[in-house]
Amino acid sequence: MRLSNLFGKTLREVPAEAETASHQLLLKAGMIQQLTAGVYSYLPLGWRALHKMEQIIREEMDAAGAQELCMPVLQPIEMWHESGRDLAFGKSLFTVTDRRERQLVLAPTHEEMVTELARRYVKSYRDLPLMLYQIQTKFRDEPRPRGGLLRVREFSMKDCYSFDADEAALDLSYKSMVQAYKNIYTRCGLNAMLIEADSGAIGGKDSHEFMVATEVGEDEIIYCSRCGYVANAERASFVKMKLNEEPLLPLQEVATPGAKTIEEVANFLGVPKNRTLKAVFYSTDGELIFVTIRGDLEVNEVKLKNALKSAELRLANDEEVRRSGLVAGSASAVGLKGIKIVADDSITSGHNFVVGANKDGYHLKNANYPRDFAVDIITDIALARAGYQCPKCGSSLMSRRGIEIGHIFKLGTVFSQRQGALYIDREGVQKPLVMGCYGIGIGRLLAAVIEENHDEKGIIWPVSLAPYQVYLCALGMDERAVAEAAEKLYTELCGKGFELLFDDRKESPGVKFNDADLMGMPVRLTVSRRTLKSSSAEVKLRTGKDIELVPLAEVTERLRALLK
RNA sequence: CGGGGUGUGGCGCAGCGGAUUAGCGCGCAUGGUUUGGGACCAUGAGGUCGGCGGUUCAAAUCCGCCCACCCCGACCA
Repeated sequence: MRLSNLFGKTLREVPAEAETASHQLLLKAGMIQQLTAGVYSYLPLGWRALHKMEQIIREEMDAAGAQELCMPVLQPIEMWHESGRDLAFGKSLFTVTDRRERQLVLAPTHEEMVTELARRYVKSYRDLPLMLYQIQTKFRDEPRPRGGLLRVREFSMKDCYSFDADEAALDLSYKSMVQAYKNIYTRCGLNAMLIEADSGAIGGKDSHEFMVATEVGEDEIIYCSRCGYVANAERASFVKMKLNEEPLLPLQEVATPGAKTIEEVANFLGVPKNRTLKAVFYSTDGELIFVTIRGDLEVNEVKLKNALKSAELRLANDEEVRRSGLVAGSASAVGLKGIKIVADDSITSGHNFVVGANKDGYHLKNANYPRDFAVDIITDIALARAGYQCPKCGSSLMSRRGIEIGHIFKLGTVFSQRQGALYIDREGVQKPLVMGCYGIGIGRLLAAVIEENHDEKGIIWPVSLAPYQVYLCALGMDERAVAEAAEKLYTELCGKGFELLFDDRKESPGVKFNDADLMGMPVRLTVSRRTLKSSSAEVKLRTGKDIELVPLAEVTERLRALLK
């Protein structure tokens, strides 16, 4: 490709809205162009990189035994009513109306669709195991697109689905996918970690995410450097230290004028925060929920949502709290009636807690569960933090941010049961298919690769993803000898199967070198009057500083060795 | 949706206590001089100042409403 013909220009200055490195560089190098929030065009250079990534994914999926197909993006909304996931996705679901006033959704994912296909074609255990995948555009009306390609509303995703006869077979499929994913990330030049995850709106039970650790990531990863425990903060657990055993004391009301927050109450009464119980009010699917947790801990809303099995969860507003008769700042479960109460199991980690008196300006000392109050659900709903104790080995947990570049789930029989995707086993018994699903966001992965592979000058593509392998940089194109030598190299090398981006522009050396660094092809090959004096071209790797003068006759060989 | 911010040629910005033809740098076009790390000179094209309404003799500038985009939280590949 001649740079003089390439569609897309490099920018000298980065558009102000870009903050993350990948976003800035993709724009600056002329690889993407934003249309509206979370919607981008891929320009030729970006598109080529994306294609290479897709190809790697295809190869690994195929190697794992998955078969590629393509399923519709446009789906009747009834399909989503039936599965109930129109509610789970809520406002994130894009819908359109056709000329007959029928509602259709622009699919955010394809579990329903693929289950439907499996229902029609899989009849016997002889058809199993089966893995199907596609690379397809997904639509999700995200509340907040961000970070360029990191989080968008229209995006290409590789989604794969496995069908097995039983849990044991699913485990095998799952394992083979884990391996395929690891291969993919390695080939893309990424160091990905596999962590325990929450399964979110997709449903199902076991779930893992692949993460790339970086500050610009949206997720918090909780990990233990001693035993290797790693989990998304949404899901991470920890040891809630037991307080000292002590005899239960009688409930006692105390005046706490002006003290409303846990901090204030604890200070006022001179007790540590972990000797108090905090009250938090949530609204879920129209119902008010009273949540209580030890005063030094925070509520993990994902865990809470899972415990409640609710589709929507948010903090209750003042009006809702007032209407339900709760006294914000002095609320507790003691004596509370007619409201669903969810407690974190930390309320059993000690005795004689300070709690609200449900009376403005008063608290109670020595509250004990279950002596003084009842709860509807008691489970782990606490947010893990750095510094807390590892649930596996007890040492101190750490935290860092990460980008989710892949998510895999053991779905089990949730979808197959609901949609009647059944097969007949060896004994002639009809059973639901046991499913798994496995997703990779392609654009996001590309962004993650750039986040991990760049310097102050630009992108540093791994050979596997670089839009072109070689940046042929001709300095002084209006000199006949240079132009001829460069043209000759270009033609010959292209003929030998190398992918070249030929900078044939009449630009100064500075411009060319800077663009070469910005676009980040692995090898820069320079031809100029200077190099031609010794019938050579200059070879420089994007990853290094060294410049090597290679005789023209040996360039092919040298490139072969470098790009292997 | 809550909080914060920004909207002025393709990109980055200035102008915003009201006053002729709305500036600057980059980029773009033409001509010339340059050519090993973002060259220089000359000429030129390109703007509903986010939109609508209001105040005023006069609005990019003041007021109101709306919209878009970005950042922080709830969602996810």
